Formats: sequence, C-alpha cells, structure tokens
Amino acid sequence: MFHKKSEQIGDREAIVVSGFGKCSLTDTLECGQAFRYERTSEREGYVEYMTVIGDTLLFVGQRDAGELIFYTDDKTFEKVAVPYFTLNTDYQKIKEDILSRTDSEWLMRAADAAEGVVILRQEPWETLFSFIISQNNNIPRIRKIIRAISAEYGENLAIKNGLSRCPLGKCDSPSEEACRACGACYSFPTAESVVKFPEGLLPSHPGFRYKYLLDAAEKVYSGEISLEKIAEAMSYEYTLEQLKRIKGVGDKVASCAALFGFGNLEAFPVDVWMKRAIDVYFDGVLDHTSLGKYAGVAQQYIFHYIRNLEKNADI
DNA sequence: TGCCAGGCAGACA
DNA sequence: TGTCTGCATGGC
Repeated sequence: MFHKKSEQIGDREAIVVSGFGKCSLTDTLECGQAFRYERTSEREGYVEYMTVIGDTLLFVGQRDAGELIFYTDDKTFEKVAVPYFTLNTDYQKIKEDILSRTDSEWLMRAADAAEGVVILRQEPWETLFSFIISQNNNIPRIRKIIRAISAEYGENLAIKNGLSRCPLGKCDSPSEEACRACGACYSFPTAESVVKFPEGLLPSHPGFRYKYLLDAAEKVYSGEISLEKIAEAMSYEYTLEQLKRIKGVGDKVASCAALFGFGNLEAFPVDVWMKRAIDVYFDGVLDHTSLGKYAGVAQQYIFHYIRNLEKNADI
C-alpha cells in the first residue's frame, strides 16, 4: 500500500506518493509498453512526463525512485492514476516470486536492472489498437502514428482542460491548428469513430496494418468481440483466443494486449528482442509457465534488460 | 543508402 | 506442421 501527501511544488498543487517500492518513471513509460507519453521537463534530479489516459492529461514527475509526483486533484489521482500506474501492486513481492522460480543468473541481473519497471494498466481498446500498429514497426514511429490518428479522431484535451500554454513548449498557447499538427494532447479514437470514418487512418500511413486496424474496429464496435467480456473473464487463454480472431492479431499482439490492457500478468509476449534474449541467454528455450503467474513481469525485465544491453554495452 | 522494427498472413513443401 | 516471403513506412 502506498502513502500519499499533498505538497505545493512551485506554483502547482501535487500529490506525492511513496511507499510502493522502487519505480523508475522513465523506465516504466519508455520501455515500450505504452506509447502516449511526452517528456515535458528534465533537469538534474527531476524528470516529468505528460501522459494521456482516457480523456485525462496527467502530469507526473519523479525526484527519486521512492516517490511519484502527480500534478492533479485527489479524485483524478484515485480514479485514473492509481489504477493506471498499478500503485496497489506489490512489485517487490512479484520479483521475489519470479526469482524463486529460476536459477538463471542472467534473469536475476535483468530483474535487478529493471525492477523499476511497473506494468501499466492501460485501456484495453487503446492497447489492442496500439499493438496492432506496433507490428514490424519501431517505437518512435508507432508513437508518431498514434499521435496522428488521435489528432484525426480525438478530442483536444489541452483546450478542453483550459491549459494556458502548450505543455510541450511548442507554441505560446494551444490552438486547434497547432495541436493537430503535434497530436500529443488528443484523446484516443473510439472503435466507432474508426468504423464510421476509416479513411481517417490513412494520413498516418499505417501501411499494411490499415486493414488490420479496421478489422479490429469493426469486430469491437459490432460486439463480435467483447472487450468487456474478456476483461470480466480474467483468463489469459480466453483473451488470446478472442483477440486472435481479429485479422492481423497473432500471439504477440494478443499477449501484449493481455498484459498491458487486461492485467493478465501471466501473459508472455515474445517479439524479436525476446527471441534474441532467449536464444543467447537461455540456450534457445524458455518455458514461460515455469516463471509462474507473474511471467509477464519477468518478460518486461528481460525485454528492458536486453534492449539496454544493446544500447549500453558496458552493463 | 540500407538495415531493421514490441508481426502477421498466406503460400508452399 | 514448419518454414519462407511479402508487406508499407520511416527511424537511425
């Protein structure tokens, strides 16, 4: 359980949260599980991001690994920030559970290096749609496509929330024209809006994924696939079975949606990075069921560590 | 300029 | 059933 207190930071009211263990805001937001974040401030000992969660623009900062700073009111904090950042989840306990099931020293190092990563609980439809876009794509471009699609279909939350200046510092004051070119502050499109105006996807250049995105929107909007039923079932197998009925959704995309959108922590997405890690550090075989009901967290440890190994060879 | 990216579907052996 | 290839696009 976390602790929270109100604090005046600069000219802003904030809710400072601690007592939830270690958490790296940067690792959590930039590890590839979410795509709707913007770094809005960075200086010695402090980093701050803007995230779009539903129709909320949430600003969150960090001074050290033991706390998170939410610049919002108490109601939004409880309703939006707590579930999104899974603040009630004990990741230290999860890490211990995972490590009790493995004798891999490499996985232990990965867990230590990536223990600041928490699994975000994102909106299921947005997660599914985003990971369809992610296939055979790179993270900067995935984010760019999502910003463009959001600007096409979504609501301008900067204007809706009455922000007096652009949170990204791109212009003096938010305007519809300037915001649309950027796309960072728009709500995510609904399945209905995509079905009723599929051409709106094209300016973002989704490429071959266009037909997959449309099929997902049609199946969800029509109710042929019920994301509500999937969420209620809380079954990894049922989630995979249902989501893979969508054209362009295979094991990888479905398991990412299960893990990041439906909270199935046993989900174990295997992408090119994971294949590389398994080949090199697990002799080509890693039975994820051996890692228990938190295999998805272990997956994030491995994914984060292998990517940083490549970026920073001296780890 | 070329490789590669949080993959998948379809063809083929 | 397993393997191979094409797919759109742009970041690096």
